[in-house]
Amino acid sequence: MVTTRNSRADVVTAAGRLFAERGYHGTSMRDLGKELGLLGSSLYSHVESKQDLLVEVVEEGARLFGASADAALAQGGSADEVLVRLIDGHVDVVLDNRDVARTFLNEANMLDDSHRRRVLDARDHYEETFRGTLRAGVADGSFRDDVDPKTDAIFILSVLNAIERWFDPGGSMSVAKLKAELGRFVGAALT
Amino acid sequence: MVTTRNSRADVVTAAGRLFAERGYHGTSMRDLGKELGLLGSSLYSHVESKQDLLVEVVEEGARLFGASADAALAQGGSADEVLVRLIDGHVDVVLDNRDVARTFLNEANMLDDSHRRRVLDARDHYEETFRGTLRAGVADGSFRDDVDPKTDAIFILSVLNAIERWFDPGGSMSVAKLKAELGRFVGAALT
DNA sequence: CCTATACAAACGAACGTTCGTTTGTCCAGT
DNA sequence: ACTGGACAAACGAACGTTCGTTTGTATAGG
Repeated sequence: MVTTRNSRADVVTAAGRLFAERGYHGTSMRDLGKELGLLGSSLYSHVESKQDLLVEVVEEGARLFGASADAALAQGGSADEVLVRLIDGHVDVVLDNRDVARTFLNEANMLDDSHRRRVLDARDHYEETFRGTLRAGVADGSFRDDVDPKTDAIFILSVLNAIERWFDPGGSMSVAKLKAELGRFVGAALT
Repeated sequence: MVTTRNSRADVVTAAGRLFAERGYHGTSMRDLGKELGLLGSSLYSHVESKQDLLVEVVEEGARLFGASADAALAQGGSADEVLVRLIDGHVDVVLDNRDVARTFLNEANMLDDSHRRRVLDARDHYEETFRGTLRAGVADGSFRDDVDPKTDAIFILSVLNAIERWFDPGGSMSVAKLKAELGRFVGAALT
């Protein structure tokens, strides 16, 4: 036998893929059904609404990035060690969960107000991890004293969040090389 | 009298605003009509199709960025002078034409294949301006020799393209300050 | 100066299609 | 036997678009 029945997780995964590729409003329930070999209506055996699927995907993204930041902080070490772990962790989250990350980054403002608020709060908390690390590094002298933690956290995250838009995991640049280039660029900017 | 009749340009401008805010697929012709105090059907006095509007907005974006790069190159000067002009010009384009820039950056892949191809080519040509400037700066020693023009052009453009996502023109950071921070960050990364 | 003509802008109704979703039924696996 | 997954049909609403018509305004001819 080649086909299995689908689980709710299968539906959410496929939704992440299509939302990442075509956007939330560019994806219909019938599109999503086709992706799974189902009718659009059959998805309602697994899920309560289309919006529900977006919530699930985006919140998984928030959870993944949050967990990555927590792990980077938990290990301790100097500011630049923590920062490297934050960067590498971010890259891993994006590349290991590309569709979820893309949907998280690009489709979060298609959420209804209450869910969007929660996701933006989580995003701000994640950004604060970067800000705090930059602040610590400036305070202990490992980063230049003209580094502005608030602004530079945004700049660094801008570079990291754009990775999904151009990096090709099957291309000529390896993930290790990507991380090395990021470390060099950000390191040079801060020290 | 308070109301005037609308021109095609008015429709395109409003389309840019809604496409930037809600995305192409998140904007209906009736939404767009309401924005102008019209019925959705009335828009077809000005425009041939919805896709037509997207083409117009996105291609204006491509034109604006292209013109900015041409201007930055035309003045000549050292690599870092050119780069500063490229950065400042990019910021000006984004902030003076926010809706067009946002639509250009986020909705270009909603275009049909032929139009998308042309826009991606223009985008690549714009990026090449940055790559070339970095290459020149490495060659003449004004930038560090571990700078990778291809990768660093992407990094710099990632920072620039993200500006529309967080910068608030009415907020506490002035445009001059934004440009200064960008110059500092990128300058430190490259030298 | 008036008036007929031309034209662009907008209307309102309707087209066929697709949307998200609901319903009832059936079948396969436990 | 029960139950969860899927089907097939259908719902009302909204979609992009077309149509014939009306409105307002500018212009050219008498």
